[in-house]
Amino acid sequence: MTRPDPSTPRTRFAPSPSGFLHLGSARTALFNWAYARRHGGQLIIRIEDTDAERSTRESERAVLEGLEWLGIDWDEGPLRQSERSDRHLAAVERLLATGRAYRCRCTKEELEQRRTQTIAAGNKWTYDGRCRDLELAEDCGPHTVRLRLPAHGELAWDDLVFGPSGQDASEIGDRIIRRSDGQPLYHLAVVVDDVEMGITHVIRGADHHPNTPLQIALYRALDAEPPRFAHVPLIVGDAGKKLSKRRDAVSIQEFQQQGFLAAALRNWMIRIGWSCGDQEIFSSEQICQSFDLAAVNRSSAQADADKLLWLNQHYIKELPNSELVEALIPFLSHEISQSVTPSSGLSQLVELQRERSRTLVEMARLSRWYASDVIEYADKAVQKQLNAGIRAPLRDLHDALAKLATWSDESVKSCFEAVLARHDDLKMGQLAQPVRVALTGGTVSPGIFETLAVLGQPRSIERIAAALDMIPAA
RNA sequence: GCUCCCAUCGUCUAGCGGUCUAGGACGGAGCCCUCUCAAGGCUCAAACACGGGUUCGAUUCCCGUUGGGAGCGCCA
Repeated sequence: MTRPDPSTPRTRFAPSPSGFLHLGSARTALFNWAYARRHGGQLIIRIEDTDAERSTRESERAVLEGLEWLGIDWDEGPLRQSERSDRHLAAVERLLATGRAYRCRCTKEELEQRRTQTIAAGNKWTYDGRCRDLELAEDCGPHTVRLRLPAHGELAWDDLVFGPSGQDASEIGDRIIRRSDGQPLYHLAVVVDDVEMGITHVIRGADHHPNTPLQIALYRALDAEPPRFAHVPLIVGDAGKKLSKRRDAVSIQEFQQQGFLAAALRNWMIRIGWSCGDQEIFSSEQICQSFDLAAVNRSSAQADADKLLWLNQHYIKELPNSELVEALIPFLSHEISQSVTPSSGLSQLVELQRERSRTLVEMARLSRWYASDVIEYADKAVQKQLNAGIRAPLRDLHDALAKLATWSDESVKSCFEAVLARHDDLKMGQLAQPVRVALTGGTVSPGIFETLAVLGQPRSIERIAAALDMIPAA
């Protein structure tokens, strides 16, 4: 076996394709990607689909699309573990031939019985070695294959995140590496694949930390040099409880549908469990420049949705106009159930809404008055703002606006000033709010002059006229 | 139950024995700006889990307690 060369790291992301790309997995992928990019190495994608019952091509595609959307690119793969079972089985045969593994005839039921007895007695269960020295042959009947572990000896490694780690071999016990149906087991498959793919750095969730001694034993049995391991802290839900798919473990696709930008999600994820001084904002390039496993924390972290919202608005504010328009269009189309196309008005609108929106969904909602002429009037706002007292000034404003030869922030503003001058005691706010309700149906919008300017003269006048008709008689 | 891991503001974190009256960010509160909502500016509240050591000196090192997490499959 070749010794991995850590100077050009090869990392891998090995999702099991059941369901969608999940937040915790995505962050693991991001860490692998960042590490590989930082050190000029490669990232390999390997689909761990050996559990045929739970794996589907559909979720494999969803996982890959999620990675692409996040801007995580890879250098090799996707390879499928299911297509490599001959390699895994060959490794088992090698171990059998060298006596590093042996056949075991203990049945599931027998094992279960002995296990519960041991645990009931307050001891930790490890395989008791009943078949260990029986030297069972191929024709011994239904059997599994177990890895033969030394009775004692440290299975230790220096974790890039957790530091010196390890367990004694006696704590692990001889574990099954091939099922009685002839299929290889996860740990064996992973190790064989990582060896044959030349993986130098295994960066994965901390839930695998306790599995690592077994895998180290497997590397040794296969005469392979173990890679460097880095276990990254888990992301937990509210109250520090395990992230539950049902409750809070939102898939990457869901974040996308909720109107989050990939840049924001990336920035958010990279900062969960990792920091770089006081820096909060990280572009893709900055992630690749500064990511460092040594600075990764050891304690599990809660994902803070408010921070994501803040980051998302930050990136919305920074996105170039054309990209923001493009990003918004699907959300806006969905909002008004009608297809929307780019326009100069939409470009202007987006400039007004970007600092008012934390997500694209929110931006679409705030922009529906522009995209559609079907106004959703808020009853409370109509009642309060469109009252008899405003009829005369509003009529006055309507007429002035109708006569305008040029339509702009400035010309519209001059109309307001003229109306205000003609009506004693009328304040800007008292006029602007009714106009806002007339234009948008509600009390929230960009500045009133900007709103009018973007909407355009015909639509604005039409809406003010409609509002005038809604004012009840005094 | 057993093994292992973790522990700074509500949250993400800085801190790697004295620079800590513990810094930043999100969130919260207040003020300013203001035609609404935002954005922006300024200010404030908010943490070293607890108990023992070690040391001239512990947020930082060690031990214990408590709390939390992970693992203990012929799942991945």
